[in-house]
Amino acid sequence: MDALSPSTVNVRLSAVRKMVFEARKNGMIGAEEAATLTEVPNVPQKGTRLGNWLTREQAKVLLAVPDRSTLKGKRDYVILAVLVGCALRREELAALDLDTIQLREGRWVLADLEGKGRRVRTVAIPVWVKQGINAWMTAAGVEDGRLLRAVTKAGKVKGSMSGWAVWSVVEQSANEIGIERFGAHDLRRTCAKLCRKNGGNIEQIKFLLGHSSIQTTERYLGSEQEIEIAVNDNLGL
DNA sequence: TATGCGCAGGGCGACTGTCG
DNA sequence: CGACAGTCGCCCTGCGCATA
Repeated sequence: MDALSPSTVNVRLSAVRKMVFEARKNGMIGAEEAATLTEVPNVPQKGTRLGNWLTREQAKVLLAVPDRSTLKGKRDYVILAVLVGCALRREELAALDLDTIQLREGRWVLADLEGKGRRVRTVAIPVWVKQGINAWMTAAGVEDGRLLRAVTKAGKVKGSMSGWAVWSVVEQSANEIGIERFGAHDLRRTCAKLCRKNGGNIEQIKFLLGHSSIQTTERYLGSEQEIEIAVNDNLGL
């Protein structure tokens, strides 16, 4: 029982509190009893681990893993490129519809992505990422609907891919270059880190990631920094 | 039979909102 | 501004299904 992490224990405590609160609101239990039941404090979370991310060189190596002469390789490259270039979440990428890819002010963007907490954002697509997308779409004959599709061993293109499959592609590609336990979210973190390292404005990085608070972005990146430049144009990839 | 993927479920880290 | 309670969704496993 005590093998569970503080995070899990706290989630459950939180659920109990809410249930007790409802019970008391509906007069099923008294105020005193409710107070007794909810006075158990959360388990303190000791130090947050920062997660994993790649250096620019590692990211380059990772992007070179898919064999882009094959159909599956073209798709896998799109997955890696969009994750590291646009910092999408796994599920956002899996669900990405071609309608989302739009031309705004003369450049390609992912328009009105709906992310965590229903927050809507628009993300610019770096040129090299768009090229990868074009190559995949042409080769696979994808013209509408989902951008990403399952590819059979025989090279046939199927309906769609789940977030799970996206994760699987990232995990396997990372494995090929000797990086263990590396998931889709780590590529999002990689993008943020590279943006900042190359002089990205933290306010812009906030928009890129779809954070509601600049504080979150700062925590994410370590510290504050004030510079200009167009963030994810400058990954140096 | 092997491959490639979907799907559900549970643990838990990442993120948000709020309060002192 | 730091700390904490609460929510969201990532990670991972096990299993089922279709196809080659």
